[in-house]
This record gives sequence, C-alpha cells and structure tokens, in this order.
Amino acid sequence: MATNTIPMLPTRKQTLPPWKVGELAGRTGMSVRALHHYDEIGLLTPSLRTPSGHRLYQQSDVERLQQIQSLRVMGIPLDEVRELLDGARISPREVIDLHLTRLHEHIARQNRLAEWMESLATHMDRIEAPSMDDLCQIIQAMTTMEKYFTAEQLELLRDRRTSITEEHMHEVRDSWNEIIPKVRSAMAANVDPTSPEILAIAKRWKALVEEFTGGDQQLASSVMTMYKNEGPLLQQQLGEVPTPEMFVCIGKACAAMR
Amino acid sequence: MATNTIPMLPTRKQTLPPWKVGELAGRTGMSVRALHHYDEIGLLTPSLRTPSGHRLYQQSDVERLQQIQSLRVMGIPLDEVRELLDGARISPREVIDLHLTRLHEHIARQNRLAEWMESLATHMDRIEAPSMDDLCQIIQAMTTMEKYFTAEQLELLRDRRTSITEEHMHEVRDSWNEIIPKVRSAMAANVDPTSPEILAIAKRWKALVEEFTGGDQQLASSVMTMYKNEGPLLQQQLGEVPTPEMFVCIGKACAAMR
DNA sequence: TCTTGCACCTCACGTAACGTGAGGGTTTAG
DNA sequence: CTAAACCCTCACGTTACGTGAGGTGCAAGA
Repeated sequence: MATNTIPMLPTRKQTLPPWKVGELAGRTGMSVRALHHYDEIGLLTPSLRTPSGHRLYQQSDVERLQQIQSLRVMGIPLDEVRELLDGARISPREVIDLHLTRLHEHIARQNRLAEWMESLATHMDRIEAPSMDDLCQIIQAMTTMEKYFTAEQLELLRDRRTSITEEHMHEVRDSWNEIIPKVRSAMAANVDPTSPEILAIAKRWKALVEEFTGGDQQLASSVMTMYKNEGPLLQQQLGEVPTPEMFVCIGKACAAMR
Repeated sequence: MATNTIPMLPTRKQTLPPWKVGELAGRTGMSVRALHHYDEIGLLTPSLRTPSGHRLYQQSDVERLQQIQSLRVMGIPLDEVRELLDGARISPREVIDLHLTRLHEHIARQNRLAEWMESLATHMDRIEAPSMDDLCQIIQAMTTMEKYFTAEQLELLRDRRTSITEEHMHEVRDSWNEIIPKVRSAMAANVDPTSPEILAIAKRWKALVEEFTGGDQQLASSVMTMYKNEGPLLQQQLGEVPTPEMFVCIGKACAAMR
C-alpha cells in the first residue's frame, strides 16, 4: 500500500508484485484458511500460482476480495455474494432492501423472544426456590396458554394478574381445590345435576369463573377448550382441575337455575 | 392423553403402554429424526427397547422430552440443555438471565447493523444508476471512515452532509480536483512553499478544510490520518486526493503565512 | 400362509463458514 | 547449507437436525 502513496508514478500500478496468501491475509484481516476456503468454493480464485503451487493474488484479486468483504459485512452468505459479484442480475438497492427486510424480521423475532423471556422471569420470581423443573413447567404453561388464547386475551390476563393480590390468587386456588372434589364425588354418586346440592356448588363455580373471565364469553370458552385438551398437563401444574364431564354437569345445573 | 382424562382412575398411570418413536414424534410435534438425534447425543435415551431394537418411550421419557422442549424454546443449545437437566448446578433464574443477556447483546448488534444498512441505503439513493461496484465502494468508504472517526464525529459529518446541497458538494469536489493537480505540479517543479503562487493555493486549501471541519481540529487531524493511511483507496473513490507530501507542503505555506 | 405396506432400524452425507491440526514441500535469511 | 517461516493438500469438528439408502419388524388382508 505504501508503495502507491508516491503520487508521481501512478502507471507502475500493474507491475506491483502479486501477494502470497499470508500477505494478503495479513493486509486484509482475513485468515489464510478463509482465503483457502474462498478458493475452494470458487468465490475467489487467485489468478496465478507459482510453479510449486503457491497462490499468488494479483491486484484484481485483491479488489475482488475487497468487494467480497464489503458484501459480507451485510451478513450476506458466501454463495449469494458470489452470485452478486458474478452475474449481478439484481440491483444493489434491492440487495440492501432484501437483506434489511430479512434482518428486521429476525430482529422482530428475537425481540418477541426477549419479551417472552422477561415475562417468564417475572413468573419465576413468584416462586420461592425455583427448580429446573418449575422452570420447565412454567414454560410449558406459558406456551400452552399461547396456543389457546389470543394476544389480547393474554394481555388481559396479564393485567388482571398484576392487579390482584398474591393471597387472593391462593384463595381462588383453594376454592377450586375445595369445589372440584365435591363435584367429582357428587358425580360418582350419580347425584342429579338439578339437585340443590349441585346447584349450590354450581353457583360458587359460576362466580369463580365470572371473576376470572370478567364476563368475557370468548375467554370462558377458550379456558374450557384448554382444560378439555390439556387436562393432564394442567393437573400436573395446578392440582385439582375440572374435567369435561364436570363442565357438562355444571352446565346442566346452570341451565336448571334459569 | 385422552386415556388420562377419565378422572376416576388415576392410579393406572404407570401401566400406560410405552410409545414408539413415531407416536411420540406425532404427539410432541418433533420429527423422528430429532428424537433419534437426541438419542445419539445422549440427551434423551428411551428407557426401553423392544427385542428387535425399536425404541420405547416411557412416561418418564416423555416428561424429559417436555422439559427439553421447554428449555429449547429459549434458544438454549442441546448440550447446555443436557447439562441443565442432568446436573443442574445453576439456578433457573440464572439460566434465564444469562440467555436474556446473550439475546439482548445479539439484538443490539443486529440493530446496529440494521441502522448501518439504512444509512447505507440513503447513500445509495444519491447515485443515479448504482452498480454492484458502487455499492461495494460505498460500503468500503463507510467502514473505512468508521475506523478513523469517532461516533460523534461521524454524526457531525452526517448532519453537515444533509444540511448541504448536492451542487455545493460537487463544487467542493471540483475545487479539490482543481487545486490538487496544481500543488502536485508545483511540487514537481520544486516551487518554494513560501512562494506567492503556493501561498495563494494554500489559502484556498485552508478555506476548504475549514469549511469541511468547521474548525474542529480533532476532525482535521483525523481526516489527515485517514488520507495518509488510505490514500489509494480514497483516490479510487474520489479522484484527486492529497498526499502526505502535499500536507507537508501546505503546512509550510500556512506557517509562512502567519 | 404369504404378501403388502407401514413403521422402524442403522449408517452416512449435507448444511455455513471456516478453525485447527497433520503431514509434508518451498522459500528465504543467516 | 540449514533452520525458520511459510506454503500446500487433506480431513475432521462445529449445530441440529433433513434426507435418503438399504434393510428389518409387525399387523392385516388375500
């Protein structure tokens, strides 16, 4: 490079001695292996070799390498770089736009993941001494819920959760743990759904559902679908869990109440 | 799964028949090949095989797979998942934080790249019919400048560039293309730097520099360093370019002016 | 009972862009 | 002339599987 800063002799440009691979690597910040690799895949083949096979890179090769490096900083894969430099039937502006679009999509995905992990972290902080098992269960619960609820419903639930006290959540949990076994034993005893015993339970059940859904019918049915499909999974995580049969039973009771 | 939604018979859990690989794959959304792979790397080895060698996954294996899937959605590599599930000597909260940090760094890098590519795009839009070569040259210029200027200096230059009209930029370019050959020929003729001829040129030179740098001495020296080190590259892109010798010559002339 | 078809098995190569030796020639400075 | 430094060509390792190739196991219909 320094040889060319002498301004009086610009015509000697072509007579510059070609570079060996190590020299080119050193001057361009590439590794020798990378240059070998570019040669292997036909991206940058030195235009000369010594009789013994040593690679010799001419000025034109150096320029090509600089072009390669330029395109690579955009994150363009090597085979695409080769296509662009060899038969460029796509405009540079399109190249930029295309990769910018890809990049933005990638960033958006990563941002969603980060957001998701942050909400995961807040969930984890509710547990006193979380084990790896707890972590996995919470992740499973979150991904499961994402399958059954829309984004708005999830946000609504998130809001409601933060606006509610920790104790109240436990109270609700305890209520379910009390009610569900009652329903189960009543059903096992073949009690009539319209009997006063079940009607009383159904009233509490409806109140709990009402409180959770805030009267949102869509939300209520999403919850039911989820419990129907993911019964065993939720049971593992929540303890007592309503079965489809219970939904039927309580549904009959509610119908009888009207 | 459906077999377990019958709530009256929870004790039959263990007697569930084990699953073959295709069945497990179908139910968990994994591919058979992935399960084979997990087996190969010792991440999930089915606890049973049929005499003929068919893999049989028990309930415990299914649970492990669910844990694996849970951790994988965070983007944790497989060997790390194995470490976490086997000998978890790191707390789940740390796992989340660690990967969240990684993720944020990654996002930050991608964002910087996106920003960079957007500014690249605006540069490209200044060229009428940009070729792939123009694209590479602009990229080179941008990366080169990033080596010599600080972030603030670059922003300053960006601001100045947008506040200036296109024509004016061409005028400045033309001025340099006029002045530099004059200096070169004067130097070739060994004209004294303190001669009125050179002094006149030096005044125009200084004015141009002054306009570009806005009097910022740091900026001026950064520019000089860049021209010194990247002479040939810039020459390729700008046409006429000052050499270190010219800086010396003009420096002498300026000293004589005072 | 035989065959058909499907699910299963074990290799083994391919992916992206090189890093990292191994084993052996070449060049060059002393 | 020799030793250091440099060069060469394989060739495996990396990540998380996809995609056959070639062969076996198993349940059901003819």
